[in-house]
Amino acid sequence: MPLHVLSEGPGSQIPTHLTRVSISLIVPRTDYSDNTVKGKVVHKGPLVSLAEDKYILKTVIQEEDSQPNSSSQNPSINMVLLGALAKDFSQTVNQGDTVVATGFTVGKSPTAHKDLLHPCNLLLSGDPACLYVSRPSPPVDSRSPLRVKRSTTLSGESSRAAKSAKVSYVGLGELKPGSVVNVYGVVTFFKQPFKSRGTDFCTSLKITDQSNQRIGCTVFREKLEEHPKIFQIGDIIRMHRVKTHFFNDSITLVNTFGFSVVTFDGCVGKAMAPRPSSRTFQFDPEDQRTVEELRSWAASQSLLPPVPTIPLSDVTPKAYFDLTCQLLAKAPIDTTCTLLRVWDGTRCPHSLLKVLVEPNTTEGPSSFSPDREKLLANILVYDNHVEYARRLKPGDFLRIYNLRAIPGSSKVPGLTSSQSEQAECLAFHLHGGTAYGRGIRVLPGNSPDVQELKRVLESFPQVDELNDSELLDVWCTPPESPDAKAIECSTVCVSERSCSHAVQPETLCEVKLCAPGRSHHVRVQLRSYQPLRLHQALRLYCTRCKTMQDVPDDEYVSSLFSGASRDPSPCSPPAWALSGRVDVPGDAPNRAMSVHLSTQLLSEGKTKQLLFLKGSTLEETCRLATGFQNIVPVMSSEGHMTLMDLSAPFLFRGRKRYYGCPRCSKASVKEPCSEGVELIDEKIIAEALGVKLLQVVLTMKLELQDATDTLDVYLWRHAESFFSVSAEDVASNQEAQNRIRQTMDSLCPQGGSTDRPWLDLCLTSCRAEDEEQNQTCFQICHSTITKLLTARSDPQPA
DNA sequence: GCTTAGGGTTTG
Repeated sequence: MPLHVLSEGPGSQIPTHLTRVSISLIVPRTDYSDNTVKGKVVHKGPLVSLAEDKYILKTVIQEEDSQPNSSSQNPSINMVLLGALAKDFSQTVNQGDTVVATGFTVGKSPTAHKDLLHPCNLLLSGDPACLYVSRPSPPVDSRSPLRVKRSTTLSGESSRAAKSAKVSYVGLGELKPGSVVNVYGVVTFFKQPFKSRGTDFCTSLKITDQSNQRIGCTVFREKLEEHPKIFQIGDIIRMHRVKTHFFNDSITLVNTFGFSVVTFDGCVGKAMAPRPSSRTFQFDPEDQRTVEELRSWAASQSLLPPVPTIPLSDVTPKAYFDLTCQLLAKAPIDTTCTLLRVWDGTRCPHSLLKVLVEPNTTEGPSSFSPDREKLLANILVYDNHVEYARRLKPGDFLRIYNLRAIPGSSKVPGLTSSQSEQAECLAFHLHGGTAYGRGIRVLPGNSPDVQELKRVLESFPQVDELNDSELLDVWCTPPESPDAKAIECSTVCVSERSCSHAVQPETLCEVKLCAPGRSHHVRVQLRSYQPLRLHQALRLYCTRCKTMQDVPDDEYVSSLFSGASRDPSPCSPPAWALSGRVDVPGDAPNRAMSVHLSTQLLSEGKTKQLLFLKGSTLEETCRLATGFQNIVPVMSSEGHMTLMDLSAPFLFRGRKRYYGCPRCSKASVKEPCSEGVELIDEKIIAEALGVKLLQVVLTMKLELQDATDTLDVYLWRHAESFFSVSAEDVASNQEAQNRIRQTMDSLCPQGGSTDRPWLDLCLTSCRAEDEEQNQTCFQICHSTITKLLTARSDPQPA
């Protein structure tokens, strides 16, 4: 799945046997394996991660030099890249670059009615897919960091290619021991990579050429993807930098430093479609000629197996065969055996073994319709293949090599006796070991064999396979990235950023992939939020100990006050206080409130500025708070006057209530120093009382969404500027509460309306300290709601 | 770090 950055403009490294097809001429269900499409990247979508190592990226390319009379506008087409190619494209290609695509398939564009682009899209996936990229005008000496990085990690092959040295190949009949050579050959035997006793995987193969020498080769590579992609005997392989050894009276080849390998289909007339195992490789017309020569020579030698693989319908008992199929489900049987449930769209004429598995151990559907069940084959894979089977996913297209159809009742692990007595049924076994090339390979989704298989499978109704185009349809439904012109739904943006960073907008998917500690700009919609009850969004925060606590509800506070008001125990007021007693009319007998005033304030004529109040209920306190600027509720404790428990407000100022931090306060009733102070506020009182004042903060958790992902973010430190309202006002003022309520209703309409406005937000990320390991926490900052959309327009009188 | 494997007459 390579991506090539061309150094000398397009054309220099693109295989010459391919012919270019105009974008306007692309039609569905046609084989374009011998064609290229060329266009300028006019839109580059975000890299979307569907699963680990499974990427998808959508881009739009536009033909620049189409026929003048073909259309008034140059044709554009959606191009969908899957897998590693998507990731490479995301990192390497920029808008404005020109790309040549090869090895693509053509599908129906699910977004054609919305984006009004080409009715088809180009799908680039798997091995045949290849992109050649050229920059508008590459600066001579200023290589991008990426280029530099690439060139340092390139294999020997490509660094030589950069120096444009001609690669020479040695015929298999001319090999001398003890040299490093480049060779071409036709594969006559191969094993899929298997784990060696050393550190690497090992591919063992045998090749031949016109010399008729059979040369054994061994490839050691740590990574599976760097192994030769051999699908069947007869494939043509090109290896660079293999070392010749003498072993058992013949020359063998082993990879050495700078090794690279490319394979090709070995059939005359098939598409060239190189299958490289390195990120870059060179392929010129001479290579093409060599492959074609080997193909026709091999055909004359009948080196290709007459029938490469056989369908289930042609399986005969006792035979060993290769099967090309799709995996629908799998289940472990025991530690040495795994069941693969596969189909190839044909029905085996023999009755097939049924295998019972433990419930809930099946990956993929655990049962199928009776009609589908008739087409399924149960394959038992053993020993070393169990490990490989673990990597397989339902939906994968597989080739299973040297599969055995065992007739009769066979003992199968996990079977009940009644099943094992099934007479004359076939069981498919992939025996342990790698002899005879036994193994499993995942075939790339758009390899010709898989394309053929897909055509067969698609003719069946209710296909449960993982369907890329369905996936795309789902993925393409919401609008794409912020810069995409194709935002179809609401385009109203109701917020703006006030930060000073110049970071480019990113998708949520991209944001999630970033390490914490950065700022991000996103354009998103609000999917949901918590808490739905606004009063729960208000919390109390201590700037000293950094703890956050809920605002106690009225019922609780009320119970604290009533408890204290019923306490008849006397207390001696402090010496500085002027105390008085008020009987509460109409209440239970003996209940009285006591009020205490600061003598100093009294002397300054500020009588109404502060009142210490004992024995009042919450309701009475609130009522009195309208007449006094500050009311501090107090109670008796062991004969002394103390503040109430700090879980209750320690101060009432009008409608506002103030709380102290229970951890950081050392509270005691003291006379505030009011000298030179015009107005006594909560800070002066808190300080006098030794109370660490808690800050009312507004916190919400918002679930954001865009076309690529969803993301939970917190609104806290910048919540007040976000809503243009102070948390303190929200805590005490109905109007401020209404404002938030309306804002949230507008961003996230109740009843699940999808027409949600867009928000331009600035996010910062940090590593969460007390959460589970490695969690990143996102916070909205420097962002303000600028307009509200109300569904019901309230007519304003002129 | 420089080994690993070097087909093969086919278990369940």
